[in-house]
Amino acid sequence: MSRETTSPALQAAEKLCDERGERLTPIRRRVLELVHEADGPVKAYDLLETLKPGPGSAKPPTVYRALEFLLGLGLVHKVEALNAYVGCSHSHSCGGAELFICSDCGSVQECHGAPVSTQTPDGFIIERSVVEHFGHCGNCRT
Amino acid sequence: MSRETTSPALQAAEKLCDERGERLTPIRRRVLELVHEADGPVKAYDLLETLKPGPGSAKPPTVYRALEFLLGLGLVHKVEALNAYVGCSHSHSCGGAELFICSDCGSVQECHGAPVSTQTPDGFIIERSVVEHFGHCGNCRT
DNA sequence: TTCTCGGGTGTAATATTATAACGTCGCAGT
DNA sequence: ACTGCGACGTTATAATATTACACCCGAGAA
Repeated sequence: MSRETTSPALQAAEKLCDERGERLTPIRRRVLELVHEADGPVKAYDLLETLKPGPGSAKPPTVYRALEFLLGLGLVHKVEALNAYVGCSHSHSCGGAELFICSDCGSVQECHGAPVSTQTPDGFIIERSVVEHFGHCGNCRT
Repeated sequence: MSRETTSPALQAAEKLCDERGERLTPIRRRVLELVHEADGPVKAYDLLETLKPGPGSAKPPTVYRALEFLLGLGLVHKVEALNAYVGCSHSHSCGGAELFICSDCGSVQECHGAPVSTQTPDGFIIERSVVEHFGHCGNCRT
């Protein structure tokens, strides 16, 4: 799921930053790589551990800033129910995604397209939706 | 939204506990009341503050245990994206709800009924869904 | 009655997740 | 050079949540 020396995700990120006039700095790139290389959702403090082979560098704000940046670009999604982060599997910037998280193997699949509501209350205007499904993926059902 | 001396929510909770052979202890009842009395999602540590007029009592586990119990019975929902809790506005025990949270006034409306997915990945079996919409409610749109 | 067992709670400590505040550095534009 | 700004470093702390263990009390068995 992730072994190229320069992954498609990275290339897409470069492109997107270019378009938006944003800078994909080494730290941001590294965090993006780590999130994508992981098998499932990654915790911020796990990233932190991985980022600091040498002592001194990589404190929490470092990783949270990078994640915030990547979230803003839609390159990474936060799994709210897990306080964890997953790489966006689409090569474009996307708004909110619908996530399917396997409780057995931890894999995450993403869908797009309005999954929305059967019934929205009266005048409610939705700005942002969090949609996370937990269950068992096809592979993990014996 | 909550001013009876014995609210419908409380009565429903009594009934439900009865049916299930669970005990609605004073702490649990108090937490349920507080969650329902609040205008919007409540943080665990705010409950904690409210619960301890006198020093000494009410440590985090107290409130988390009560919340866990109430969540289990479906009397309270957790808003994952806020790390906060809301009272279930239905008088029955319900599975997951679809929540509409107004970013202006903080009010929460609940809908039930499969809001689910336009497209579920291949063999994925959903066990639990988190669906939270953030935006602006009818009242808050001038 | 006494025993014991389990659920609920009290308590202390600690783990985990996240942010605030402030300083520094380097670079783009003047 | 000077200035301003964005990214990052660093320290501290806030906010959220859990672990572990002790105690109490009430239900049912002995």
